[in-house]
Amino acid sequence: MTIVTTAQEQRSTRAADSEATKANILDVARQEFADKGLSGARIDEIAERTNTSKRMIYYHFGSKEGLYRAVLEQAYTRIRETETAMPIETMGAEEALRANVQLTFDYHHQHPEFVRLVMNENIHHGAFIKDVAGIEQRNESVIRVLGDIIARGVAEGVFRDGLDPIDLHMTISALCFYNVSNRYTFSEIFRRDMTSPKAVARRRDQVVEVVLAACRR
Amino acid sequence: MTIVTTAQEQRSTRAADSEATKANILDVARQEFADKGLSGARIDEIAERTNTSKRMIYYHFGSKEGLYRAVLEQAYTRIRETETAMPIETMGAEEALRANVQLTFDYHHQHPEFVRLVMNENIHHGAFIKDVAGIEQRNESVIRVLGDIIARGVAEGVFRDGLDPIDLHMTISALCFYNVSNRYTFSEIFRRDMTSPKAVARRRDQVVEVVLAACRR
Amino acid sequence: MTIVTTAQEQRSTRAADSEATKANILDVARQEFADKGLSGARIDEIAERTNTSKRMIYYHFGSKEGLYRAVLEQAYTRIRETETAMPIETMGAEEALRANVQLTFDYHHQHPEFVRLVMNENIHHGAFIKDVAGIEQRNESVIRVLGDIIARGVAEGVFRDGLDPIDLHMTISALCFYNVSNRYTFSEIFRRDMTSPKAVARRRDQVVEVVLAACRR
Amino acid sequence: MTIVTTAQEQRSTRAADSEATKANILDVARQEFADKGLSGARIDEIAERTNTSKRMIYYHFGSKEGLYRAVLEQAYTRIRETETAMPIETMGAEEALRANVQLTFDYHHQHPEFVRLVMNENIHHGAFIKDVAGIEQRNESVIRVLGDIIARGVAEGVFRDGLDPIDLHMTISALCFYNVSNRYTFSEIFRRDMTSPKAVARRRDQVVEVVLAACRR
DNA sequence: TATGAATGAGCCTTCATTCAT
DNA sequence: TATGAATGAAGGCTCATTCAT
Repeated sequence: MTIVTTAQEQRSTRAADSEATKANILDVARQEFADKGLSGARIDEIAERTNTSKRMIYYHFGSKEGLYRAVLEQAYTRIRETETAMPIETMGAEEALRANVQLTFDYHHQHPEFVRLVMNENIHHGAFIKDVAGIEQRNESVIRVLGDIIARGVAEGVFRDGLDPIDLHMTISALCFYNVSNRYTFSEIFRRDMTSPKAVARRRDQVVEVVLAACRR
Repeated sequence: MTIVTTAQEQRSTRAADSEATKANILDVARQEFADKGLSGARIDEIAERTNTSKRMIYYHFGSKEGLYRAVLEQAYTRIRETETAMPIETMGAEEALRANVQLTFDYHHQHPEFVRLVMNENIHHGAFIKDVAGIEQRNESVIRVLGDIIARGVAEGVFRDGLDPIDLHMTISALCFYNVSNRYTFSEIFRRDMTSPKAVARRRDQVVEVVLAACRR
Repeated sequence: MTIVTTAQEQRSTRAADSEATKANILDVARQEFADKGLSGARIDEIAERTNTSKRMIYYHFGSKEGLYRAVLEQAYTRIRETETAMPIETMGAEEALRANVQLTFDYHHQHPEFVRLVMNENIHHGAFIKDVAGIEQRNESVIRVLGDIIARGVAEGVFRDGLDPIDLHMTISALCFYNVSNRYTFSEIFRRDMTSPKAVARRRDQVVEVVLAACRR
Repeated sequence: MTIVTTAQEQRSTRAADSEATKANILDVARQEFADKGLSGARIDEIAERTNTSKRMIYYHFGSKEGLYRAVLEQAYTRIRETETAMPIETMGAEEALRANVQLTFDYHHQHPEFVRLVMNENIHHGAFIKDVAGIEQRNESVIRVLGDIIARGVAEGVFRDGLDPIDLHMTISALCFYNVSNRYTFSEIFRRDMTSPKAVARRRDQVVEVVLAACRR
């Protein structure tokens, strides 16, 4: 048998390798930055846990900050993809809002690195998120979806008037975010389990109820 | 004129100076740690902004971590002093809860360094808060106060049954904390002003309403 | 229409391309080395400003030092070609010397990169000029020309006895070289313009007069 | 015997140590920078040849550039001290000029590192000399001395009119500088010894004669 | 001949901490 | 108690060069 590889294919293989290298670096970096922050993370340590070398990090991302930026961008891209992937057209307003809150809650819970990255970015006064391409567009989907739900709820007579989708999103986000972000201090101070499946499910229900109560007329 | 100072006076003067020095160091350190985090803050920079020298930091606090710990402890001591300083015995349950939420909201807003310190501590997986003396006792006052309010609200027939004071505190805390902690990313992504007096007052009212709605029967 | 290219043509085209590529690399490299020195110049930067890639630099010149060597060789080849291109047989000795000095002065002024490359080579203790093929032959033309002028001047009775052509060249070279090489420090320290056409013309006349005065009997 | 050391003395001893440390670093750095240039010199190598550590270089001089700047400043301070230390009041104009040229020639010859540092600074387009404090004042002494000599020579009827002290200094400087700066390339190309005592003395006389010839009426 | 990806050695710089006085 | 000097370990980053295709 003869394997024939065209130049085209070869190039794409190389490119794929390159992409794999970058993806691998990003994976490791995300964990490190989420765990220790921008200044706490060590390039050497990231490189060591990578399939490649420290030099490659600089080749692909230019600097520690460049890598951090790329990690941040990827994190926001991923959450957006999740949020817009939910079909809520067929649900009633309450059911749709419930699903939306649950999805948000679950995403935060399943992606604590995302939560921690966002915390870090706020520690840095949002210095890097401004450079993340297309970050403003993120609001569109969120606002549109919540706006739809609100409109339907008002039409159905179950939600009160005057609800603003961004305000509502802030409420949802705060309740879901805090549960992950402040986990360590809160559980320590109040001696309350916040990570067991049971505790998480309980809080999940509470958050849903708080949001719904805030919308009901 | 001759100024005569006894050894006693000198000692107490020195002690006072010593306390003043420590307080000065803590002030500067709090700002630096809140601004840049544990790993981002620089001992040299803290020392420079201080009235004394770097040596004094090590003399009084032992290490960078020791200083961070002291800052954290002071921050939690202060918020506790504030929280317990509110007389709510004479109010109705709703009014009392409203006052409690407002106080919490305002404290977070007026003390962003506290919020940032707590964020940081969570970045570090709560590694230092465990060492802070008497941190568990903090819950007592909070729980007691909220427990009272809940009990009164239920007795008055305005709150629903089954409310847990810690759950309620978590809800209040999340809504108040997020507004400060995620200020940079949220305002950037959703292009929403979160710092003007008007915006803050508006959100404050919303938070109060969300919490009340969650408690009403 | 079909374009038919013979193998012969292709080869010579490729050879021409190859020469053009090398020339292009040398052009860029000369500027970079002259501007920043051997250790200050960056292969990456040279490659970027080139029409080709970094790989070609190594293909054609082997190493950074090889490229530097080639640049140096080209620079010395060029100045020799200029120097020997002046017809002075028909002039009187003074006129010929004047012309020689002016030519030397102008060349230095018009080729500051040459001056800077030579400075650099001296910084490196002349480590590379030894490898430049045929560098010793350079003296021949210079010595011959100046030797002729001196002999004629002595015969004409206008120049004094005992003038050595190499000594004389050193004097001329020093006066012409310094004006370009030490331009930055001298003009800064003595606040004197050394680059305006007027200042250059003035200094040129002075240099000519100094050299002539040194030769006159 | 009891050795009593006052706090004052102790402090000055420490200060002296500090000054010695700085002087030691400067000595080594001067050699390295003169030998290899700013980009060619290695901080590690400088530190190794020093009595102290690499860290101390940064403590005292802040950065590689800061160290280079300090070296440059010291070099210019030293040559100024030499130049102004010559008594020429009692000499005739020719004798004084001769002495001045000889002094300049000798200084360059005895301090090749100075020459090489200046070459380097010009490679860097004089980027650092601007920061050297009091660099403009250097001209004063040089101009004053040469101006005096010229005035006396004109009064004595031995020098021609119209001589400018800065122009004259440039001529002297060029002739003295080149002999050291271009030593490697010139001696290689023209196969001429430029470092033996005999060759140096011979050139020294020539330079003196060239300068005098340029001034005589 | 041409190109993007990769590499290892080494370079400049920083940091928390300690010492001598 | 106070201060400037000193330190070692490590951190971020760069460079000339080579490899795979």
